[in-house]
Amino acid sequence: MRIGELARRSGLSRDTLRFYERQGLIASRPGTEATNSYRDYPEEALITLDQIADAQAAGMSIADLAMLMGQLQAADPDGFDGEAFLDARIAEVEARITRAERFLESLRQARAALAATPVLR
Amino acid sequence: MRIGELARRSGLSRDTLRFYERQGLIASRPGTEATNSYRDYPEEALITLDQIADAQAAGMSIADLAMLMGQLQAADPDGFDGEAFLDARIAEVEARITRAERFLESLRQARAALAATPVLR
DNA sequence: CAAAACCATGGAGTTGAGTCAACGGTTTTC
DNA sequence: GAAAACCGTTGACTCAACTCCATGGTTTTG
Repeated sequence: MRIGELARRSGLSRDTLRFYERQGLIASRPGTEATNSYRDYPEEALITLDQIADAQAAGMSIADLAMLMGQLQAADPDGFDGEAFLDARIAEVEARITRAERFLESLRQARAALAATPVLR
Repeated sequence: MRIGELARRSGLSRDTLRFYERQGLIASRPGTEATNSYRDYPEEALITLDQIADAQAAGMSIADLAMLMGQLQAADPDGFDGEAFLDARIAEVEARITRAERFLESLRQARAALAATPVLR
């Protein structure tokens, strides 16, 4: 599909998609018509984009994501310690979720307190 | 306590603390000695700072936090709908945690796959 | 008592993650 | 067959959240 369709279906802007592509998070091919320079994005890009949103919600930076997507499935070419990298990310995400849940709890308490307060004193 | 001690005990830089204070997230008083302009931070600032970290892990912006801390406990002065604001934040944080947990799960699977792979094919 | 360590203020600079504008070309649609 | 809608490329711009630097004072410490 072309970038406009991917934008519509993913809910992201064309600029954001191009930005992600420059960062190596999604990929495209040259497209069939030889007359133009339009690129073709595969259907799976939608899945990838959803995973990117998950990762960002977990606090991952785009640089980390690119590292994960590039280095990790690339059969571990050089002396890159994928296990250590993954272990570190996992610990980070766990800590972040714990903190977020603690915050959610206090939000809920604030909400309950507000609901219990009569409108005028 | 003075800003240096707060920095040491919170693990944040003095600059960050001053930045948070400008944004209205923490407060200080003029301090007792009249000869200098050093400010005095209360013990509770440490708790507040920890809550700020929780909130940030949950994806809250500093502007939202300032809104929460200012508007919400300020007895709802004008026509600000605290309940709607809180409900919106709660929904956002819930969604974020769900996404983060999904990502954590795929990280764990990647980790398991790596562990199961013998070093040389 | 002098050097080292600390403090406040102001303003500039940085980084990550996009976003916008302008250009010239290509398809689609009325 | 034009106008409208789309595309790629480049480069500048924005915004949030810090971070750094310079200046000029104040405490603490050896």
